[in-house]
Amino acid sequence: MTIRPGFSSIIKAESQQEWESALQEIEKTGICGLKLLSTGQDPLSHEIRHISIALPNKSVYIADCQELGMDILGDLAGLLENRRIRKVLFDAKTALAFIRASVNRKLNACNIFDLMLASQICWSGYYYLTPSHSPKNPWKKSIPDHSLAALAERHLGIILDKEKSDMNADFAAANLSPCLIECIASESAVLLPLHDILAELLAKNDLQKIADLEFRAVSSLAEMEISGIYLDCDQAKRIVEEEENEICNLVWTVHDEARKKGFVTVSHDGKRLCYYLNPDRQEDVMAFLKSRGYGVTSTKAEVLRGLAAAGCAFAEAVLRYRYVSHLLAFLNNWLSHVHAKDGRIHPQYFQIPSSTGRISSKKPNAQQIPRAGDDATAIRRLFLPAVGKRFVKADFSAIELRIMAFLSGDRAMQEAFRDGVDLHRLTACKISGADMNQVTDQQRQAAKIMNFLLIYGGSAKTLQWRVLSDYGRFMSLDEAEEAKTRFFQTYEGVRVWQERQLQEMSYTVPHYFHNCIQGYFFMPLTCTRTALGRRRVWPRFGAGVRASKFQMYNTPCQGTGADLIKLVMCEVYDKISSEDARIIGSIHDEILLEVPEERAEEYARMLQEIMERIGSELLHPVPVKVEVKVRTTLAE
DNA sequence: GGAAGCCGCGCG
DNA sequence: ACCGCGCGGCTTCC
Repeated sequence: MTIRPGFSSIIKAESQQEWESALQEIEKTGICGLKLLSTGQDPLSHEIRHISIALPNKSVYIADCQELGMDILGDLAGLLENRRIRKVLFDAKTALAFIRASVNRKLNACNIFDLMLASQICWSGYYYLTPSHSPKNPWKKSIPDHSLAALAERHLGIILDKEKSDMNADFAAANLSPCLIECIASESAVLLPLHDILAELLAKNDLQKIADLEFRAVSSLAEMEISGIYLDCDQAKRIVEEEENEICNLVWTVHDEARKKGFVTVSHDGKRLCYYLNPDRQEDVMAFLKSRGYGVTSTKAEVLRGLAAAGCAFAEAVLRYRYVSHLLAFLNNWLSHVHAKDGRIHPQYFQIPSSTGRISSKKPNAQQIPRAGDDATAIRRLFLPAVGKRFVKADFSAIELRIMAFLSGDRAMQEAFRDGVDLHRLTACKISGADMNQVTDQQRQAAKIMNFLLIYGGSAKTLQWRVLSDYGRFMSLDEAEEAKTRFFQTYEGVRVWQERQLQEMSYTVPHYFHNCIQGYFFMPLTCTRTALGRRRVWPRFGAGVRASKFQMYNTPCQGTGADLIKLVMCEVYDKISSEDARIIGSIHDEILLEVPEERAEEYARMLQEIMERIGSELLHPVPVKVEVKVRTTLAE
């Protein structure tokens, strides 16, 4: 037994009895801090080795799973599912994934408090300005550190020994060294004090609802990571080969094209002499285009598309090169992440790194599977459900517009949705003055762009540019201005809402923070809120740095969308997810399930019902519609 | 040789 | 003067 600040005693549970008395004590106190030590990072191939439990009386229990037998993992699962006991963790998603993998069944975890998520929620959007050494942008935004060590230091003034607590340390070693034990105990001991502070902070900022939502959503994110998704690797490799061929040819085409026109690509950067035009290098591409008399200042796709339309074969080849090389990179990235255990790919999901509240994904990014183009369809066909399973895909239809209708309370929009009117068509008809059923496809396309652009503060100029680059249709600036004016006449409520958001930009609300020196304190900050009360704040440094009006328009919409999909994920996890029906993807406004073939239609209906009900509740009185499909690949 | 900035891309 | 994300490639700086 060692005495240290932070914890009063370390108790090594060495017998079943001691472990059980620990469980009984938790039952009495109703709250505990929980920390797992595993043999590695990956829930699929590594396992939990030690369990550390902190109690309010500052004692820390440490149990060795190998010593006490794997049964205690079952007890652990039971603890997580016990609604009377609050479990305080740091990075609950990883812990849940490990526990789920080790007991090999679905967990109905509840009453979880994740310190990492709590901290991220409280600081959402906040950033510091740090000097950067770039001359162009002298200040760099950096977001607060939400690691456990950072939280302990910020709120408690306790410096945790980072080196030793690093997860990479050989926890697999049979026995923990006394020094390591102490280190683990210190880490566990900060959990409960941090809980008290962050829970209070959530309350002060009226963020409890959001926190509860996020804590509940952890289970479904863990499930998505564990489930992963299957990719037909053999077929994927064949496509990679084909595309590598095409890339080679394209590079030659591009280069020949340039040669033929007399362009000698020799870039002298001091060290290197380059004889080939490198299509990956904007400088080369730009130089060639300039030499051909195209006065371009960027090599963006939209610019190149313009040139290609005017008959520039070179621009076309560069575009094709970029498209193919992107797809190639995509496939290679996914292929490099195939897991040896199950042959599936397990993207990582992050719950709130984004300031609006959206989920993001990495390694590989499951939220940017190619969609546009024929080759993209071929790639989507590589994603397959397991044998005997089907994909159920459901996506919210026109959700951003519905959210805007809800937030702004705009009458025309709300009525249109209530009556089931196609909003793009309605906009087209209001702009052109045509009758609802006379609207041409072209008009509807332009209206679609308007709907998405103008609600986020887009200008007539960008409207003109987008119509041109997306549909190759020229629209005069006057025409675009006129359309914009009519748009805001039609949706007066949206205009008023935008004005209010603009004013909010200069108003401030008190937002609470905490640190170990000042205790609780507030700062007056710019702040937006979503339908569920999620906040994004902007710090105010002197005069210059503030939210942009675009962010003020966009954040409540995107954030409400995030609230909605997370509400859905929670309910889907509770009501649908089972051993063989799983949620395997969540792409902003879309949910992807993998379910047994014979019950696919049934699950599809359940999913649709859940999404429409929860959506319509959140956005009341705006109804929410969901399109749901049963598929044998990811392609449409 | 690695970190960081920038551009361009594509998902929503 | 359109928001959010991550990624790959190139360049520059240390």
